[in-house]
Amino acid sequence: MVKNGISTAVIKRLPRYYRYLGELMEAGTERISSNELSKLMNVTASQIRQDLNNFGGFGQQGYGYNVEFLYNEIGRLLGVDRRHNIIVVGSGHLGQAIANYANFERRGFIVKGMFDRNPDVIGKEIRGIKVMSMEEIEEFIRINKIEIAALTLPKQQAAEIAERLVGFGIRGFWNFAHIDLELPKGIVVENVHLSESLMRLSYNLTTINDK
Amino acid sequence: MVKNGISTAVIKRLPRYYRYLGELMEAGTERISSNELSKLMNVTASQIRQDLNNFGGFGQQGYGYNVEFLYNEIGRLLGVDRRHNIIVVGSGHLGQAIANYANFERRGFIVKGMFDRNPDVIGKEIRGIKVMSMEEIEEFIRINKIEIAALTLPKQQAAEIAERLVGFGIRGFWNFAHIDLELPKGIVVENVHLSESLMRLSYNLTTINDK
DNA sequence: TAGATTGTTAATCGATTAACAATC
DNA sequence: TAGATTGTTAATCGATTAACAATC
Repeated sequence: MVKNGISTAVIKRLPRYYRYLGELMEAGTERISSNELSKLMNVTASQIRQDLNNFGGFGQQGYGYNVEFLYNEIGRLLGVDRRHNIIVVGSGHLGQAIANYANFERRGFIVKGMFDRNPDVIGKEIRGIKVMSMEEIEEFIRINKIEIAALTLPKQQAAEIAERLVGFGIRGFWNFAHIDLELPKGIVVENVHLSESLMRLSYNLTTINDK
Repeated sequence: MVKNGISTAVIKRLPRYYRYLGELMEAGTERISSNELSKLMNVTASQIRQDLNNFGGFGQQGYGYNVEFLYNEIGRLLGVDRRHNIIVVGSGHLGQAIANYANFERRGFIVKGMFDRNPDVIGKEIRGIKVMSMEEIEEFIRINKIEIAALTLPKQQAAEIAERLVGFGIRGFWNFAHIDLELPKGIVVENVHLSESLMRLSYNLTTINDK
């Protein structure tokens, strides 16, 4: 893999740039300077220019950045110009919420199927997406060219199932289970640990309180 | 406020320490050295000692750290020894998923009420929690001593409603809307931007691909 | 051409790691 | 007391900010 030296700090900021540029585009703004954007986003203009120049010179001296061009370039970097087929593994409330969130589709993230081990939910349909049994998962991944698995299941099951899914060809995990997945090199894991997020909020509330 | 110089990098790691210590405790481990913990968690022992010493000397030379003691101390720092009353504002699928996630309660985060502007969901009950109309929110916050609002509503509404909620006394926001809330100093915002998380996953899949 | 603003190098700041004296 | 391991200072590394020459 290239893993071309781009720091995670930069990558973390990319989606936010993308969001602001999208909004600027909707507002009809044609061009923007790093200075204007910096005021909008509450970061330094220097950081914006440094960040963008990790990927190439997207701007033009004396002019700034073309909003639509930059939006599309960042979109390409983020892979939202491609289609990503997703399965949701664990069809409880959180899994269903994700399947229901149609907005992801606009960015090319398509939930193709859902899975659960609980017979009570198997057969159910969420926004036209069927919940299937875990036995059907291997074939489904192959036939539907699934790339990403959203893991919305109890942490007790997450590790074992993730390993099996790697065997079935899944290369990206959107992990909502409260566990650090240990998977082979080359497998990408993006964690969403809601309980940790809530604790950080609580920490900040607590310390601000101790004014 | 004190905002006592503890860097956000350290605070981000606290919940993870807490999780590992909880697991060690469940496994019956009584004490652990920074070196053992570092292997478990895949960080340096140096970092663990530095992090913990931001808050005081929790260990003992020659012995290491008492697992239960450290667990409780970090828990206290994170505010999970206290009760936090929460309302969920926006009772769509994501809001319902959060209300349904009983695990938060074990950490003292209690969802007391849910709100929505859509008459179709008002009156519904999620795990015994009633969905109320937006008109009832001010009084509810006061009577139930609500501290945190989870914002699980469309971004178009989030900014305006957050501002109103600040007026009603909410000091912490768990923000799931894709927007950067601009709120007065002293108000704590913890963002969960799922679409940004998904894009980072996609970015990493894309670049690893370009091997 | 003059003005604006980038791309990029250099300086600063902060966070991580290493080292070791203190101490249980 | 000897061994282990912390707490903490010092060294290194990386990320952010500042400055400015290049260039549109």
